[in-house]
Amino acid sequence: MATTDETESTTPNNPRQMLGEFIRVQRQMANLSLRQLSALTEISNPYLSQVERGLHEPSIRVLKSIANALNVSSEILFEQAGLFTSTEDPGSEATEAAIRTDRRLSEAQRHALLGVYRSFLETSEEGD
Amino acid sequence: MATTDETESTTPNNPRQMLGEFIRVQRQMANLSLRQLSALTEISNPYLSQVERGLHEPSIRVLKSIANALNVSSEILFEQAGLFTSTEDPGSEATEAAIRTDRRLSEAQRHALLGVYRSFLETSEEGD
DNA sequence: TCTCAATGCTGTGCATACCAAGCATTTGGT
DNA sequence: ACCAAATGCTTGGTATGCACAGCATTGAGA
Repeated sequence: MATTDETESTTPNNPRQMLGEFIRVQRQMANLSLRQLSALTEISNPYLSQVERGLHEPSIRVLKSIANALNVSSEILFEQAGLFTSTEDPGSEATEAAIRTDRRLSEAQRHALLGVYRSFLETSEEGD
Repeated sequence: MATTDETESTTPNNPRQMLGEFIRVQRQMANLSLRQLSALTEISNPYLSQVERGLHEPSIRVLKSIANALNVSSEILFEQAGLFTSTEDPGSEATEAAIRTDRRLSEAQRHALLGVYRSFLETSEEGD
């Protein structure tokens, strides 16, 4: 069982595994055992264990509960769950659209925020 | 049989029903039948029907597919699904969600952009 | 009238999310 | 050494997501 060994890769390709590992790291950083997290989330510890090992795709309710217990914003968890990355248009103008339609900002503020956003895009990746 | 009637309320309290009605409205605005949406999403039309009527809580994969087919940003769908209402304040945070999930930004850039955005909110409207 | 296509909805069944109980290993106290 | 408690994991069962086939209704055209 040595040669065909399947030790966990440090960067799992499977989005389920990525999500699970992310949750496990967050839990360990919070110094919580599986049972403690189970008590906080009201989700059974065996299932949490399986989720962390990428054996199951947790439901929205479970993800929300975990995010809440670990004080991780839900969006980040869903991002880790591969929610926004696959079928969505990846060059998304979602951020621009959100800024433009944000009624809490004045027009000048929208303009400024878009400027900052676009400058970030240029500095980070130029080729697209 | 009239008094104990249970006609659907115009503003359903159940988050499942809210999500379902939101999806139904979006589908009808796109002039799509259940079967057409079914073809786009590769999700059976009976199940779509049940989701729209709030009889089931769709999985992440289904939600993502629906959002994609209806050209609705996933974040908005999840907000409708009552996803972000736990740890964060449930206001109009579409912009924050968009920034947070923007894969073209680094984490530092996201943080910075959120900082700018929040500072704008404070200066423009304080009492809401 | 009848027909036929398109709509949304109902049943039945399989796959999977999720839980309760218990096992294997480690750690620390006596 | 023994025991007790805590850790993560395995097993078997139940609830629910989801699909396939088909029903009921409506509307257009012959």
